[in-house]
Amino acid sequence: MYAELQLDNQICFRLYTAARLVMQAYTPLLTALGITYPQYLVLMVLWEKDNQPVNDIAHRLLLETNTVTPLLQRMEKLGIVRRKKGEQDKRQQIVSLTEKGKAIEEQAYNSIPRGMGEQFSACPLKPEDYPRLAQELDSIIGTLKK
Amino acid sequence: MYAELQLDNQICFRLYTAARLVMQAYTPLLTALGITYPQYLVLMVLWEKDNQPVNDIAHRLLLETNTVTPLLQRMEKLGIVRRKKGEQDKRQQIVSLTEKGKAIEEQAYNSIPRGMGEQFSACPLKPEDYPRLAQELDSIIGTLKK
DNA sequence: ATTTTTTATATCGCACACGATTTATTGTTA
DNA sequence: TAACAATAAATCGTGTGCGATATAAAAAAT
Repeated sequence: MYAELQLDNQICFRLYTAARLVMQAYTPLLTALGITYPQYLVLMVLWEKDNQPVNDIAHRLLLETNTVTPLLQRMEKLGIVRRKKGEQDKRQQIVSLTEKGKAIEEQAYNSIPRGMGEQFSACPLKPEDYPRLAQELDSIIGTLKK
Repeated sequence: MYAELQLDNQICFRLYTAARLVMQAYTPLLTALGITYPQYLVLMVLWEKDNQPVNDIAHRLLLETNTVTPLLQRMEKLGIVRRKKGEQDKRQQIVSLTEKGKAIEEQAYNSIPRGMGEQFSACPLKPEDYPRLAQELDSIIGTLKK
């Protein structure tokens, strides 16, 4: 019975579980928009700055291209992004939003913040606590990212 | 440009990323023991209490049985757990540790805490900050779990 | 006691993650 | 400039997660 190996003493298990449950909380809202959570992340990256190569999107999300490439292929099939070869560098695939992809931003704005807010209304952790949590998570991320 | 839809303002993205990076930090240590991170979680559950039905393990980890069943099947193939039909309730599969599964506890104790401690030695978030973070994550988990 | 409902697992299909390898293109160097 | 090294994506294989469905056994209801 090593205390170090007990589930209740693991920060990692809490992180793993909280991340999963939060993604689950997003799911019904995102399903209504026809997308998944990782696809939503890609859209946020592109809403911020359109026309980016696969690598830049992957770096922004701290994911590998072998995760992002198939993700983008599925999104292209859904008609929310387009990919075309880079002009100056033909190795690159430049990813851009379609009209459909752009339109999701408005829909998301009208449903996600409210929908998530409702689910967290009874949470002891209030919006004023978010900055501290964000900072703590950023410490972990900053320490572990290459 | 809705602030609510910006990646840098998302707690969820930080959770998702921190969870992934922490799992990645565990990976080399766990690979040396021949297991994956979710398999490690199952082992922690069984080290705490051996001989549990699939459902109890799933509930403890807040996972569904359709995730845990294949996980246990792979672990059985690795020879670290055994499954046998419940005696009183024949619907249940009682999962128990093999000698190999028990032996991993000692190996884990001798490598994981130190290995993870080293990786976090330069993290601004210190062990004395963990209880607060744990509490914040528990708030989220408690709010979202059914 | 037979029918109905609930419960415990298992199975199936799809979408990630990610280590490892491959391919095409660009950059660098001898 | 020809050979070599580095880079951008893509591909492949394995292991999760999870919604949906199936199956068998137990529990509840008629």
